[in-house]
Amino acid sequence: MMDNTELSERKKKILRTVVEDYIETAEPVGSKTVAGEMEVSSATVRNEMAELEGLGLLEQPHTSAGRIPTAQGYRLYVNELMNRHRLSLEETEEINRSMKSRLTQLDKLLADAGQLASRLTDYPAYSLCAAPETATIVRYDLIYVDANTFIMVVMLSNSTVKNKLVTLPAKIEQETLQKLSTVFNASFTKITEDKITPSLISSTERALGDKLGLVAVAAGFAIETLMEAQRTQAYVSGASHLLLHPEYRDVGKAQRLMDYLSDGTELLKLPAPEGESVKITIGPENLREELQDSSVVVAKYDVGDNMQGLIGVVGPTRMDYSKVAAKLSYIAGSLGRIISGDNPRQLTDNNKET
Amino acid sequence: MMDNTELSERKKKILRTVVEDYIETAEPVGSKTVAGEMEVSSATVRNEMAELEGLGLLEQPHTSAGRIPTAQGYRLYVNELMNRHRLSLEETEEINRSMKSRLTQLDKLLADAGQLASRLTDYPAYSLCAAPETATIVRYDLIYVDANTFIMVVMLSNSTVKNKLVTLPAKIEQETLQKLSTVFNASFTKITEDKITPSLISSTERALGDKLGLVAVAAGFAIETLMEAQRTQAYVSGASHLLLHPEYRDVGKAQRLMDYLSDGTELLKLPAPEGESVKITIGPENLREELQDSSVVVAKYDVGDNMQGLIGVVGPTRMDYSKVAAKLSYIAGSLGRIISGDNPRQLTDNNKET
DNA sequence: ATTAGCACTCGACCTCTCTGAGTGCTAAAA
DNA sequence: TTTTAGCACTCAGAGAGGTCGAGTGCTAAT
Repeated sequence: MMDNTELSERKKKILRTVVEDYIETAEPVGSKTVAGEMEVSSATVRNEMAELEGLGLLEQPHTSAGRIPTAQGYRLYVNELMNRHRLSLEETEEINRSMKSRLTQLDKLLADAGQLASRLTDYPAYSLCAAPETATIVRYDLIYVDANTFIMVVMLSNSTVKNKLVTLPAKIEQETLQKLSTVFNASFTKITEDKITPSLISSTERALGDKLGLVAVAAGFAIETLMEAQRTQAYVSGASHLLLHPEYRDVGKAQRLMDYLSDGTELLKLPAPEGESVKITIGPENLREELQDSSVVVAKYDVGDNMQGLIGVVGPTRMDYSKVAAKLSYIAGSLGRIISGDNPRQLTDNNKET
Repeated sequence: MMDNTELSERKKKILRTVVEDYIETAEPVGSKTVAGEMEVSSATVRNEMAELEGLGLLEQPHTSAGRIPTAQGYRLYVNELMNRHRLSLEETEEINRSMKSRLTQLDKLLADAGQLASRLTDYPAYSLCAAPETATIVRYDLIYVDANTFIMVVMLSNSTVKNKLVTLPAKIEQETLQKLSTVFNASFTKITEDKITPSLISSTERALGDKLGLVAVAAGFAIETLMEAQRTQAYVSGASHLLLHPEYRDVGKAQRLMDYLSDGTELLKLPAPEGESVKITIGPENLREELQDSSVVVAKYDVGDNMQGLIGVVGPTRMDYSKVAAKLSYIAGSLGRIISGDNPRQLTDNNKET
């Protein structure tokens, strides 16, 4: 199909007009409409469009309808024809305002950023933050609360801190905690989750003379924390926005895509930008069946600590790539700055329950 | 409309048949179909149905279509006619299996339970857990990590524990932390968030000779934690399930409802069961515009600590109330047992970041 | 009180036609 | 050689009309 020789300027102009008009109206674009924006007649445009169709850049939904871009057409548009959309002052202000939340918890912040992205683009958005290497526990602290309650605090190598309130049926003394803490810091740090074996636990138990199952509880929490640190979660917002777009008028199609989006683990596998800051994947360029006729635009941001975050949206191939890319990239920048930059040591954590 | 005199047994039987058939098929039910399940002719059924229509319990989508139940019809069915659906062994087993997750974090557990509810019912589900009284901070602990890093741990009156990693540009000493901790435990406990005023902060700062803004950081975290403890969050799962049901074939309708669901804060306002364990709200009984032609079934569970949790689903008025109520109620029971019962002191918490 | 019978209603579905936007081709103009 | 005007052609979509059948309400007989 697509061949390497450059398109004539005129063909480019036509392709571009078709793409942009189609993005706006969702209706096939006819030669007359295109001619209206050029200095040639519709007949000439027709000839050119026929050739663009031959190159696999345009197609007709049916004979005697206007043309719409193919995935290849969009690709060429995105790579060469699209001009960078510049955000207006109001837009950047809105983003700044929305992002300057006092929320300092990472997950909330991510979820919020996704929501913002979704609202600004009218497409479903997702966001996630992944650590490339596996974390280990750096230190344990046990805080004595009362005779049968203590708080366990663990700090991970990626500077995450988690805690747990432990209530025991029996009484414990401060010294016991003290001892336990020392042992844990000696034997249960700097190891990965799979190294905490039942045999290690029981030998520690014996060495410590622990009859309350303290070691088991603590080790369990350690494992859980490590596992959770490894699992990256994706947040999805505004899935319902899909239904705003005519290409998802077909309920079955919308349903399938929404199901896919809500899976969470699936989203982690989506392509991430490599060199560039924004990656655009158009229709059939997606590997997943569910995304065959949808596009994904995703921006990355750095978080420090070798962590990398992504924020993206999913929508029909007829997507305003220029605007979406600009917005995502701005949000991503803002997010990166908030997390690792300006107020760097504010992120916190939380939680739970007797 | 509906009047207080009891319906004849036969009318009840007819109403019930119509409701159950309609729940199953989503098609208006004709007199012949109903007659098939009774010992009278279709003509008799027709007469009876006409009367039921007069009572406002049934209606016709158009002349010469079968009847469908009105909201009042469903209400009467739910109150008097419906027999308790009993879960099969497989069903209870599946629920038990799914709920016996090792996840001990409250929010994850809630989200999971919602997902389960959604999967089992094919309707969107939501879950939340609300504390009726406002929490206060019970104690502070500051853990020294290194010269410019410490972990702050606060415990709330509702037994929640939260922590935060604080990194300072300047060096601190253990004794400073010690002092800070004492001061905080003396002046910043047992108060609500609005009592932590700037003037209190600055006076404490002066008293302590704090030049690093330590007090401000700590107080900020305290406020944030208290605010977060107050805010209850609702988790929604399976919103896309809406599209499975023919009543939401109309994309606009589905879109509006899904938007409503994704708001989160709105869901907190939904009716909760009072005496009973399951509350059913049918169509126009809902106050919200968005729910006028949808029904909400919600079950409550107790968590101890005066906390109350809810788990519910939203769907079309044509909903299998019996089955849904049974499932929700079972899940709620299971949830309540996990959270406050069997392994009571396992819930933990988490997190974050340099 | 129930039921068989019957005329009637009306949505669902099919077919047919008409319309107009848009095409490709051809032949003339530049 | 490229562009353009002109024209015949195509086809989705909207609308009109027709048929079908499920379901009704009413009446008269049981």
